[in-house]
Amino acid sequence: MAPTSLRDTVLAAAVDYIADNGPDGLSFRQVAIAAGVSHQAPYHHFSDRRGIFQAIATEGYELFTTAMLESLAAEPDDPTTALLEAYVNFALDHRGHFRVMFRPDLCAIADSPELQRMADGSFDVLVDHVRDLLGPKAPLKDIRARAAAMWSMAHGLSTLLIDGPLEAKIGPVSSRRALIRAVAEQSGLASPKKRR
Amino acid sequence: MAPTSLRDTVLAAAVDYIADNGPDGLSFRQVAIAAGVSHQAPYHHFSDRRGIFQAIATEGYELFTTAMLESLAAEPDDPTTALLEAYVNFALDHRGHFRVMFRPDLCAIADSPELQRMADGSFDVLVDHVRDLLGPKAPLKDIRARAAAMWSMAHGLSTLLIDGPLEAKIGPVSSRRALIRAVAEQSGLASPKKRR
DNA sequence: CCCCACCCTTGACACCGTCAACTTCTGCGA
DNA sequence: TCGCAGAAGTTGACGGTGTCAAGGGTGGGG
Repeated sequence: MAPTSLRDTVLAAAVDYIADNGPDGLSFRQVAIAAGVSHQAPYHHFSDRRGIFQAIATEGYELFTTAMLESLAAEPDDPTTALLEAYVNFALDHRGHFRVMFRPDLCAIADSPELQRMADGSFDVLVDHVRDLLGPKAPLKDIRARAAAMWSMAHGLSTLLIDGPLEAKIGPVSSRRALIRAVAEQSGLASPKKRR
Repeated sequence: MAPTSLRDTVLAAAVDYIADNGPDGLSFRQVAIAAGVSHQAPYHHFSDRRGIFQAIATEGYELFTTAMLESLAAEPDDPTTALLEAYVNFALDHRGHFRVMFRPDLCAIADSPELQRMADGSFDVLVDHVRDLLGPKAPLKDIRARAAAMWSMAHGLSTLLIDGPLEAKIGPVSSRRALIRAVAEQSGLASPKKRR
């Protein structure tokens, strides 16, 4: 109905497929005929298979950055937990994008300057927050370690939830929000402001 | 030289390939002819492509469990950090196995009882440690959250290091050991015994 | 009217996973 | 010793996939 270009149609179909089935089975041809065009039509919009993944990742990082920024604005009391929650929520609600964004073999971030810029932007949100939290004169070493810790926690929780093993072992997660908050509490990452 | 069976040859070749190039480009036929046999020979040892991945994952979980247990025995003073380090070290030193173990779409853990059992065994090492750490009468909720936090941290750090983005953003990691310890310190996960 | 740029189609090629049938080897009971 | 069953490996074929090459049709500017 909407005057979506073939490019947008293909992209949306690919994201949907990846969210359900993972990126690996994605078939260029299948997506094309699903969009009602010949198997070669998408090649006019993407250089090759990798081009589709790069486009998805670029779109993903854009959504990702705004989601994190919004979470910081919405919950200034405990920004660390807010960021953590935004990260996991994005991963679970945009699996199609997330699954591609962190697969360098698929999207070859270094090959696309635009994609590289988008990815850097997302990461800067995290580092800026850590710098803010530890104060301007904190040693760089601590900032890097803290950023790595937060990123690892958020990324690990996201991937373990998406791929399933965490819920399989630890039992069904009734409330995503409660789990994230409990994890932030059990690790020492929750921001001190809110500590009781 | 060694009297390795075709099965072992194929498995080793596949693990090597995956460590370098990721699991997705792995070609059944290529591995076969690299082993000097016809493209159909491996089918006598693995039901299909997924069978190879299941075998790799099973082997991986076995190595993984013993690595974690050994780390606990070697460093009883700070078992949490020891476990974290063992996790990350295993991931980086056995990328071929690690990349497959946490890809349910590849190895379909639920379809292989043996694999399922191995995976459960690995996870039990973690949960037993947390139960030990928090004491026998800690609420189940806390145990679950703590285990999820530790697992997420270790898994996130591992995947971010393997896939590259962490080092790309945070600078080259001179000492893996130092990074892991700094991260454990910055989060609150390091065991209290060693806290100064 | 012609021409060209753009979007798309058709056709071909090599490679892949897998099914099926064939050959070769090996061990073992009669 | 013979015979044979089963495992191990080979060859051939089929449909599906990514990608290269060439062709078609269409609309707008000279």
